[in-house]
Amino acid sequence: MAGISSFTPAQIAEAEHHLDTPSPETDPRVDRLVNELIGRVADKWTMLILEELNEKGVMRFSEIGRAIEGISQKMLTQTLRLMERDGLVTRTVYPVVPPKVEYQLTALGESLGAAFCGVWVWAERHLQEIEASREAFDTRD
Amino acid sequence: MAGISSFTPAQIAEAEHHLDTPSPETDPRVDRLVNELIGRVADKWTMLILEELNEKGVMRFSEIGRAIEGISQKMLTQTLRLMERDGLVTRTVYPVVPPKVEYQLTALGESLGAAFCGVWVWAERHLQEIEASREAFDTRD
DNA sequence: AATTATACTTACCAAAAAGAGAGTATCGGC
DNA sequence: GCCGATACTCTCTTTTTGGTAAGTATAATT
Repeated sequence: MAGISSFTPAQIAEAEHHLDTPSPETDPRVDRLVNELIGRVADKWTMLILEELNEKGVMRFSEIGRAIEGISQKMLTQTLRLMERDGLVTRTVYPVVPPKVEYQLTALGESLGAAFCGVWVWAERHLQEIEASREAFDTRD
Repeated sequence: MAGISSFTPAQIAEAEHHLDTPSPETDPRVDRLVNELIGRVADKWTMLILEELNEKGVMRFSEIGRAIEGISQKMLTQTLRLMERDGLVTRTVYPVVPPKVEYQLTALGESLGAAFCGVWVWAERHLQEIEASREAFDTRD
């Protein structure tokens, strides 16, 4: 995994473009759906897989598993299925033996990676500040 | 709650500025910390509180509780404490009776809101697409 | 004939997260 | 002297999540 660096300027530009056009959204139903969606997508494994696929392009199941330290088969399958369901990755099954399945980001998946880029950069940029804040909070009194 | 709209152009510009300067980050320790941090901060209640405080400025404990539908006292306290620890909000206690405590976003909190703006817009923008993808996934076979 | 490889699925179990509800402290008002 | 208001905390229970381990299918390999 390589942090922010695997997203191209074009992808980042797409995110910036979105930032240029904040829409006045107040519909509570949409808000709820949006929140739900972000909750779904902003999880550890999804973000790591997104990152990995963005970097490598096409990858096989066990290749991803090997690349992401600590992920269990269960979580890998589960996360990839949800990502596929949401249209973030494509899953291509080759009917050979032993089985071969390839995963690849869709345009939607790539655009999510780009959108997350801002948060990723934020976290990286303010890490020290946050750690200092925690330190201060924990040692006071 | 009002979606993206409560972040100012200045805040958004700050996020864009970050996007302009992706640093080539590969240190696994930093990566781990960054991931941890995003996991911490990208949760439902944190995002809703961030949004609410950004919109209203200063708020009291129970005021936030009333504004955010479905949050329990426990989760409200817990989330606010963690946000305070991370330096995202300030907590001001007035020693009066009945008690009065005010919460407000810090500059760091505001910058996080701006960074999240990209993901928020992404979710809003691609909602339909994702729902369609889910629909197709669920009804196929 | 046993072993290996791949991409899973299923069952079971432990841990973590979250909701519900009661308890606490204190002062002013009735 | 009891009630209500505020901002909690504490405990108990339920729900959700995630890890482990085993099972499956099949063809090539040893």
